[in-house]
Amino acid sequence: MNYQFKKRPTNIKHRHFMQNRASEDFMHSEEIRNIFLKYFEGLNHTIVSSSPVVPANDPTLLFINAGMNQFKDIFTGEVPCPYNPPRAASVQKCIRVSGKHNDLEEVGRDGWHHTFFEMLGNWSFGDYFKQEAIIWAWKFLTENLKIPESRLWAAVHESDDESAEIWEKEIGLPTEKIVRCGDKDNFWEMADTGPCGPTTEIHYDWGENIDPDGLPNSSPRFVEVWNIVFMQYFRDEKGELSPLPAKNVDTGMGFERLVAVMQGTRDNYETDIFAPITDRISDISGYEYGDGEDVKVAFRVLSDHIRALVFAIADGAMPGNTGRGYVLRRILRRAARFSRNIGIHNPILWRLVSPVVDKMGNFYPEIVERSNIITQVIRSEEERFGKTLDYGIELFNKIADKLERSGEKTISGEDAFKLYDTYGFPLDLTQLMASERGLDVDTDSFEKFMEEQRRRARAAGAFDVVHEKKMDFERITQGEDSYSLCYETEVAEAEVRLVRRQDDRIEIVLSHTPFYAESGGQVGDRGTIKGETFSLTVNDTQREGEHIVHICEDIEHIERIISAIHENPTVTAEVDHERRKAIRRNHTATHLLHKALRLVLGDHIRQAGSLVAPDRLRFDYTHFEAPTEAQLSEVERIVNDVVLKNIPVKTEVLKYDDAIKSGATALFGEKYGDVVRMVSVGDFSKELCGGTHASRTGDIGLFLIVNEENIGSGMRRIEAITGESAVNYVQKIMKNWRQMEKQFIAKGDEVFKKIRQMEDEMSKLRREQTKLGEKKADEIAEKLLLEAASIDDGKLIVESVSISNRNMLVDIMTALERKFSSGVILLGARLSDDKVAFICRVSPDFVQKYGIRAGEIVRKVAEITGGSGGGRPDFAQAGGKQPQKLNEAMEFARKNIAHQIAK
RNA sequence: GGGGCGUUAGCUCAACUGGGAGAGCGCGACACUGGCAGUGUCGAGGUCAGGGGUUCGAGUCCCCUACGCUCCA
Repeated sequence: MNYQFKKRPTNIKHRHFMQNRASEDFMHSEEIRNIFLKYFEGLNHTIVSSSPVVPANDPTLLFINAGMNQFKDIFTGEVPCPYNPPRAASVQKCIRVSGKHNDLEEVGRDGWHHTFFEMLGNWSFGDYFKQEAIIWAWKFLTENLKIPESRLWAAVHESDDESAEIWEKEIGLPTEKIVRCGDKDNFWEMADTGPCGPTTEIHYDWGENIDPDGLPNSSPRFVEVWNIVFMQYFRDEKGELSPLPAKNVDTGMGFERLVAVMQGTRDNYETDIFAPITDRISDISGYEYGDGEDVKVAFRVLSDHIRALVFAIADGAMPGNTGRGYVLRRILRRAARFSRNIGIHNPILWRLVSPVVDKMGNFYPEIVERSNIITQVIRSEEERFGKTLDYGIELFNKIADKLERSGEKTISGEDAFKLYDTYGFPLDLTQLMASERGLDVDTDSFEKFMEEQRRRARAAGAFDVVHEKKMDFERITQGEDSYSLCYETEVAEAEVRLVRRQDDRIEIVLSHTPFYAESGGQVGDRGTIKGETFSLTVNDTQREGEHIVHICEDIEHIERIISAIHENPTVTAEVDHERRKAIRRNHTATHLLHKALRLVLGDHIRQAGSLVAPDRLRFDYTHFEAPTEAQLSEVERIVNDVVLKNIPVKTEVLKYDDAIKSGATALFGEKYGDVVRMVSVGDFSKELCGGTHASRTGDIGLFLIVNEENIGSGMRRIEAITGESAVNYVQKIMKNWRQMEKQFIAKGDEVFKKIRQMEDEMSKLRREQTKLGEKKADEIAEKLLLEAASIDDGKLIVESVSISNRNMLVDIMTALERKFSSGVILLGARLSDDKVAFICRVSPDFVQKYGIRAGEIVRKVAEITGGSGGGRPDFAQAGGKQPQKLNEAMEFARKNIAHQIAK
């Protein structure tokens, strides 16, 4: 069986509001968010807006996955609480893709797993505690949302009598509806050590008819609505608890669940949150959400994943092949895969962006603002995956067919790896498709190939590591070292602190130095270090821990130099000024390029690597497709425009937070200290950067993009040049161009016209020549037929013909065949390059009757002329190198064939 | 940085171990049909990405370059 997808139903049902979808007089999701925030605002909470789902400052966290993430630093005490009174509430967008309860593969199988979801939460930072938290939560649910008290239960930690008492005495909840649970359900901790404490939860009861004896936290009859965490202890390394001086409250209420409860459905996907999305999927697919379990799963996967994608991309994540980007890619691909289960083979996700934006844009304006780019990114990634998928499916079928023919049951790790490695076909998909055909996949072997691939990649990267076995430095003078003067001066007097030698290489650490050590993509400086009696050329400068190491290679008389240093360690260190100037130019140009790219291509552009050398600059960035020529030239124009404005480049040292506040671009995933350098070019560009820069943009001179290429999926690279390099480049191009004009005898655009004319002329001539050749071939064939000897029941033609190229020989043969049924034809010719060519045709009946083989004939004649050849028994070609022997060869063949027939 | 794969007609792709560049769709003309849908016949359209090499002979093998897809680091 082939990998089959569900067919679109032929008679599409009349669309009606699904019966099991909540009735229309429900409270809408938008309203629930508002009531929640208003309620806590009324209780003196500061309303904090949702932070981006992509954490700005926490490389350890893939996505924001809880409402409290943005308050973490306040809870740990690293940052003082900015709210007065110290309480806050928010609706936080979250994404969870891994963890015990959030495996991506679980999403869609039921009505409550999500990758993207919203969390309602209120927090107390050492302010109110159990009493208020519980009462407010209860009142919100029962009074503001009017959930019947009879439906609500509470769970508390087995040790937490305080909370239980509040539930019983203050709320008046019957004791049998206050359930005590263990650590698993009702104790919270951030990590093995640190703040922790008991929790209490409010559960919604769907009714006895589901499970008469069920209890919260153990029966599907209940859904946990609100989780309230009381941070009251601190756990130390020994595992012992001590009370915290300031007790905090952290609460979280799953928005989708709450809305489902309010709208009377147990399936989150049946709430008004998802309705516009599932409706759109219905419009596109022709299926309804209720059309069977598989259809339901597909609808859920699509409508969940599109929300995650929209929000992640809006906050700056891009599908890619590492980290966060890879997660996005997996989410998108999973959705695309499931869309095939409802008969959709074309990109669909991008068409689901607008229902998400329409539904949630009012609360989250960022998705409205960026809806175009979101749509573009998703569409392009989807289209690419569609191709990958179709191609992969085809290949998979070939592999599976072959397997089935041979009766095997296991797809080899090699095949699975090839699908993955070469075509990006996910292993889980291979497994899925295999299981549908009753096959399995050798995953152990797959892993071995994977490991081999990793090994190769590591081995290739380890080339430089061979040099790594560093010797110890020899100390020359005492004191601090490597004080950097690279921003202030390019020449300075200093003392040699440390020296290390290795073969003909000396490495020196100075007390202070104007040299810039390679960092942030900017290459290390070159220059000279001069002592009283010696002068060293510095080839490179590298950072090694806290040391700035000046590397001098190919040095003669190392002994003498080292003893001279011992004698007088005072030196003058001088950077190669011209080279540094070129580097500074290119570094500033890199910032301008970065900004210009964002202006032209969009804010999703992220720097993914950079090289700043004196002769060129290289900038890697994230983008989902090749920029057009027009876009690149616009980028180039913008940069040159800023150059012409000759804006001063300003460098300031300031606090990280202040820099970010003033709008500086920080590199993604890069760790910064508290104090950073900010390089700004007027209002045009602000970037955190430790490199050296031109003093005014005018120093850059001409900026030219010389190359743009793809370096991996979702990643692109631009190479550009500035200053002198750019001038040299233009001069060279101009010189070539003038030469071209001269050669084509044309000016400007005329050259292209001329080339086009010549191309047309060429192809016309080529056609004419072919026709002439065919005509001549016909004539020759005609003549040969007349002269052909009749033998037995066929004809024998063994002739040399006077033609100049090999193709004509084939043409003659084709012409002869039209009028020739039975016999042997051997043609020989002396070609224009003074080589010999043969072609031979033996009709099948002659092959049978006389055992004459075309291949053998041509091989023999070709041997005579010093060549070789071969082919099938009925048709063969050959060639030789000695034209003077052509006649001899033909004579030999004639005799030989006649002889064989006579036999 | 290191691998794998691809680039053939306007489009989608074939062409086995080197031996006559093809199919489907699209395009043009003609014919059949009351009209349309359609069917049939004929035809135009190719520097097999570019360059070099091996070979009597390269779309096919080797090397380089360009562009794209993909995996690993």
